[in-house]
Amino acid sequence: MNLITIKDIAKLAGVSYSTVSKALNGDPRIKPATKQKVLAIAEKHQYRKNILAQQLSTGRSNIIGFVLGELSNPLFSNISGKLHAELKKRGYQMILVVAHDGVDVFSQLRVDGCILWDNALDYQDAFWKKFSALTMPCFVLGTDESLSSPYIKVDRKEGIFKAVEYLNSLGHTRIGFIGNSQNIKLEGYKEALQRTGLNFEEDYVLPAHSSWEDGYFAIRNYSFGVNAPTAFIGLNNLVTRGALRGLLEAGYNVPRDISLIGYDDLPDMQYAEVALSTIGPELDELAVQAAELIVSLIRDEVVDYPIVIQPKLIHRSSTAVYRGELFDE
Amino acid sequence: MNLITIKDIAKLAGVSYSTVSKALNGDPRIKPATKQKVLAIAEKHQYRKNILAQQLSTGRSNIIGFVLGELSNPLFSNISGKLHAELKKRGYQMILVVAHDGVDVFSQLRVDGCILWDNALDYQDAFWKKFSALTMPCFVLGTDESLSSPYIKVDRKEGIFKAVEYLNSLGHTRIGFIGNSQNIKLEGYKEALQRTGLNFEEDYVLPAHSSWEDGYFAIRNYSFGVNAPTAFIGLNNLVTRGALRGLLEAGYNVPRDISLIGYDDLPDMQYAEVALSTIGPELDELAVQAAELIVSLIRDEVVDYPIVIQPKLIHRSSTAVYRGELFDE
DNA sequence: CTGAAAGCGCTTACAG
DNA sequence: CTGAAAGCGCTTACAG
Repeated sequence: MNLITIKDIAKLAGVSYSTVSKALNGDPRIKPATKQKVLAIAEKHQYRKNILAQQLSTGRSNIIGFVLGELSNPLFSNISGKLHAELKKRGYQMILVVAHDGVDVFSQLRVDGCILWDNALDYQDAFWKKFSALTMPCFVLGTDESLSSPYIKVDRKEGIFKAVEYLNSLGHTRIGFIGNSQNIKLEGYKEALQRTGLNFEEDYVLPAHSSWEDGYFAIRNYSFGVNAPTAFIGLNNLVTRGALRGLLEAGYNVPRDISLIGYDDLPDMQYAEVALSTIGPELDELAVQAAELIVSLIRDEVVDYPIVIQPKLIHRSSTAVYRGELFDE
Repeated sequence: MNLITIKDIAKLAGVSYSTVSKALNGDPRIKPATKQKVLAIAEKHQYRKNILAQQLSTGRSNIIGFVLGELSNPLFSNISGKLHAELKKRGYQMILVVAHDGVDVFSQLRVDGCILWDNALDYQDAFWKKFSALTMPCFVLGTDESLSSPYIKVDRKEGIFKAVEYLNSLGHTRIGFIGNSQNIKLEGYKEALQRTGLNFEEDYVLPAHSSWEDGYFAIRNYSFGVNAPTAFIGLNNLVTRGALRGLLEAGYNVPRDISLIGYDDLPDMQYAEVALSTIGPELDELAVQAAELIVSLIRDEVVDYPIVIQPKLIHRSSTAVYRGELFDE
């Protein structure tokens, strides 16, 4: 643990330690020769700046916190990885905290800023209040609400609309939705039907929370009678993959009998038994936007908000033209 | 940003700030009444200890670093999540860093300890050297090597042996291995064949690195002629799932025609088209052991090592008795 | 039971 | 171009 400090270097170099500090930080006022000497000594002794001390002194940590509700959904590890990479490019470390108590952690750790993934809000209002009381730059990523502070919105309603419109353009008129745990998507679904001139049937919304099993059982427990949907939209990547398995096991051919499109575009989706068509935000873009926004906020720059990310439709093999046989009267 | 400090509280409470510090830290020498007053004021003004200052002062950060090679393999997000939870139970924050430069980050951040997932070692020797030069408690998780400092070993060879033995007990004598990027597993495979009295055929090792696609194409590019394997072991979760898809698309029935068992036990494995039999360490156990070890090391306790984790075989639907028809001469 | 003081390793006006 | 000094917000012997 006996690491070399700025004072040791000062002694070795025969200068004051404030000079060492400046040389190390590239202060232009330091004479090149002095700088050289200091850097050489630092290098030789493997000097490592004590970030803690620097942070205490400057009041900044160069760490950005990312609050997530959970890690079990592949979407989150994917986003975390990309965000981590983008932040690093900009000189920041990212630390990940699994929601709920995330805010408390950050108010203690004094990160420079933090990003909250919207899903964490599903659970606790109190959480959101604490969050907005934070005295550091922070914003919500992927929210649907309109907030009075900067945020990045994912236009999920519009995404669902694109999916409905697309399925309708393939001739489907009975389009179901698998999953009832995210209001905004359900609303988007209803509005999309309306905009497309289709009827909403209570019966077309299959109950499913968010897991693979939920999607699977939603389908297995559904009775496909006359006028059953010929196309489904899945709430998220897990639900959709579970539903696909359910449909195949129930003996339906996807997409010949039933079309399926899933929310969230992850690698897993294209590797499903039937490569899944998807709708969802482009995750690379999401990460870039998030990284840039938090950096701007930390720098106290003026930012326009909301930043809106439009989900993209990706056509693969799980959606096809309506054949007008199955389930018709 | 104008957070209240220990000095403000001292002024408010009419005591010295060292007294405040002690009261806040539950020092028993402080009179209960004083302590009450201090705590009340702290509470009232939402005092938050500046962890940075505390860390600088005590030299400890209560943060543990976890170095990973990548985040794209679901195995890693799974382990990260579990480890995070276990560390939190023990009063530590975990920060995740994507390998390669992980060590540098930690030597700067001065975490209290760090854990390195073995895979990161596949790529750089230099990395390992830096790692072992770290002046903080640290250990390698999931290694196969014998090290001179504490480590947690996953006995992959024994795991592969169990898989081979199991397949052999089902009557399979031609057992292939999909994946050639991890020497230890290949060695385990060869040794297992030997121990089981089976022949090793160069041709039974299908080249595949580590991704889903690698597994898929390994199978699609393989020519299943006479004496082809009737059972395969997949290198990891992704390769195995890719291989399963490959087999199914090639028209084989799994497990009737060909049995498949995959390394890594993750939820995804049981949700594959055919619920995959697996071999692999129990991840909850892995996380618990890792958390306990790092905490012990930080506390300078004597620990026995290596800690060895034995992979477990889980039988699901992708493995069945050899029928002796396909590929036989 | 409490307080004055030194110290953790940096940064940064300020003076020279 | 360089240095002395104060300060970031805590903890912790040490003295009383």
